[in-house]
Amino acid sequence: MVTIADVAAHAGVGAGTVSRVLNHSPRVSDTTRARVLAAIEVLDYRPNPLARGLSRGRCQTLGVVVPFFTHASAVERLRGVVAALDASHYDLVLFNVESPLHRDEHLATLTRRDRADGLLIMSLPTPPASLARLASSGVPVVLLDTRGEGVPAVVTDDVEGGRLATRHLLALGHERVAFIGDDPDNPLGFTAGTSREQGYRETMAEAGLRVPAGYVLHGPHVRAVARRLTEQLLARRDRPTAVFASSDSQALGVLEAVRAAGLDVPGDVSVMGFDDVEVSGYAGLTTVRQPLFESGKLAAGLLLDAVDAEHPPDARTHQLSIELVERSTTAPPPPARPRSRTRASAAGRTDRRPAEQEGKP
Amino acid sequence: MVTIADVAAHAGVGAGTVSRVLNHSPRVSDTTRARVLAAIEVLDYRPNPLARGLSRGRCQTLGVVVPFFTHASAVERLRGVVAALDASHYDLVLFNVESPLHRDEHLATLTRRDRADGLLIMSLPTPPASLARLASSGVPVVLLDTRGEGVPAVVTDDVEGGRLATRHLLALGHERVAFIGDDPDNPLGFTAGTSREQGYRETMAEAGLRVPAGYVLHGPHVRAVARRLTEQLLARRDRPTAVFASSDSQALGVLEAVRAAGLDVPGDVSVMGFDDVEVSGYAGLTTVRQPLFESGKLAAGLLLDAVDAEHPPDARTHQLSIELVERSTTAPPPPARPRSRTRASAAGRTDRRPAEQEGKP
DNA sequence: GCCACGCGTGGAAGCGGTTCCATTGACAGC
DNA sequence: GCTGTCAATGGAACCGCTTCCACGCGTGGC
Repeated sequence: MVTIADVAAHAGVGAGTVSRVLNHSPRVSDTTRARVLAAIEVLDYRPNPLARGLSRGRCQTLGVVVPFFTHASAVERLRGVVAALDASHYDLVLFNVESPLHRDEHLATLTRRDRADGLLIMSLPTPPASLARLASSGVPVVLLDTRGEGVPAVVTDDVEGGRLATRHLLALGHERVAFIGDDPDNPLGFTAGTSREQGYRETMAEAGLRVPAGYVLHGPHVRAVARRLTEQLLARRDRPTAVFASSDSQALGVLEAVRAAGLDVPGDVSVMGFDDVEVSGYAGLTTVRQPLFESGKLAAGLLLDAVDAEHPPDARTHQLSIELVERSTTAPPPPARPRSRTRASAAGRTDRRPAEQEGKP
Repeated sequence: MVTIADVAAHAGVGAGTVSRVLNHSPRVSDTTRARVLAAIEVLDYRPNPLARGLSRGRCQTLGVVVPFFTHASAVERLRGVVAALDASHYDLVLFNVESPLHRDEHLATLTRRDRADGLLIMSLPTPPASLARLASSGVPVVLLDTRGEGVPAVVTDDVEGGRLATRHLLALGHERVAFIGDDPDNPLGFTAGTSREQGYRETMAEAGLRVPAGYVLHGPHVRAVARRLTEQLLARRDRPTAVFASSDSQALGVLEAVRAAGLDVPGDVSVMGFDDVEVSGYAGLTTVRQPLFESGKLAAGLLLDAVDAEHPPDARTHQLSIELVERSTTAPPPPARPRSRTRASAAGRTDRRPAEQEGKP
């Protein structure tokens, strides 16, 4: 293991000089610098990052706290982060979070520059207390897909996205629009689903449409769960003509359920997702696109700035634009239902509709 | 920043004693231990990992070298790795690799315990020279989805997988089976595609089936490319009745192309993938399942053993079982083609088959 | 010609742990 | 009662780097 002392000896200089060369200090003569660089070359010397970190009080590492398993979109965001960090000299340490315990554990140990020089917290609502501790510890933090008082963040306007999606369905003529989303009190406190639901509810209300009880269903962020929930919706007498799922993963579950029930998408039921993860293009899912990759890249860039700048970054919230991506899972609702009746006598008759299965054999 | 000296002072002991307590040395009396632990508690002391690492020559970090962007399967494997590491006290550092330069750069700096205590190299054929350097440097290495002389590895039998897939298609009655895979001389030297191709070729040969020129196409591991290549296949006079793609991503591209051409899957063309990534279940893709998550978990487990054991791990190659997952993209070939003729006079006539488009309107 | 000045440099003092070595004191064996 | 042993502990050295301080020496200004 060749150390700085070896290089110094080989070049006939002091260790301090070698260090200065390594750190591009201007206070080294050209001839000395050349000798040192030659010695480094010959000995194939590489500074020990641990020693350097100990000495300088920083460790050339950025931590990314991320619910890696929970959301498909996290991976795409992470890709953006990796892309941004590639050019930097920082290593990326991954802290996976699957439970509040997990989260608090990591956040507690990460309040120190010797663990990570900066922190990117992704999709994870962070307790204000933790955020405050981080702030006072001087470790720069950037939030991605979540917000916090006085901390820079890169976010999506989920409420607006929810509106966008719902408006699209209403514009197509749907009136019976159901929603499948995240539990508002899910363990990690993800809020995106709830915000999207809010956008949905607002838009429905604005249009003067009632959301029947049971039209909004919640469950863990998993395809299979969404599928099960959709089955409930499809079994209703006032079956929705459109389902807005709060994420693409869930929308895929909805698609499965609808098709398994022998119904046609979008002939009988329109389906909307949210995120535009890679699969969605393949599945032909109409969805609200949010720039996942770019959001990761941007957030990582902000963090790099903050870390290098030494001064606290401006705590602005950067909101990335969203857009509707219309593919092939949405269309006008099936024609001619005795809707006026349904509306008038909400819970009345037993009008079974046996012809429902015409979509596919 | 509270240091070990603060704790020692607070507990009225020497720094060495605190260190012994921290490291669970038995040579500390119970009363002293209690005092020290109390002081740690009161001061909320956390050892500086950098200092500890510098002192002990290790850093409680495992490096994962992975072509993060290139393969969808890498993410699933990474999930397995993360899961295995969750229980350990090691941090995970991600080294993304997208080019040979990238790879060599990382591999060169990682030959030291101060960078990572162990290395997991994923899907990345590693130059023997790099492997040798790593071995002599004493950093334990485990390979995942790639092999190397004298290094433990977790692999899939890709050749056998290729056979499995091809046999499945032949068993269904297909004779015109095409293959879409990776370029054998792709920049990073991925070999999985080539091995799968080998399995395909062997099986075809065993069955006495000729692989016409142009029936095997190569291109980057991307859906869009596979789609384009498939268009070539579909335009042929001797259009294949089945396409085996060397990965699910590529198979999805094949599916797109076939459907875009107005053909039915599996009515006109059967499609097989490889990997069984999460999407495939949704897409109903028949594929060869390899346990991606488990492979990551196993490899990470081996690495943890090796790192903790201090002795070089037995360099065994662990081969995980593969299995065929039959879904809805494979079926017997369309009936009644004048096949005997085709076989006999390979390049002869101009027999156009205008009835080809019967699959869908 | 002398003195400040400043550049280039060597070397020591940390950074915060671990570990080895020496010391102390209790206790057992003679 | 003295010595040998051993457990418990304090403290110094060290891990490899950065950085500060001090020093020597050339230079320019008076």
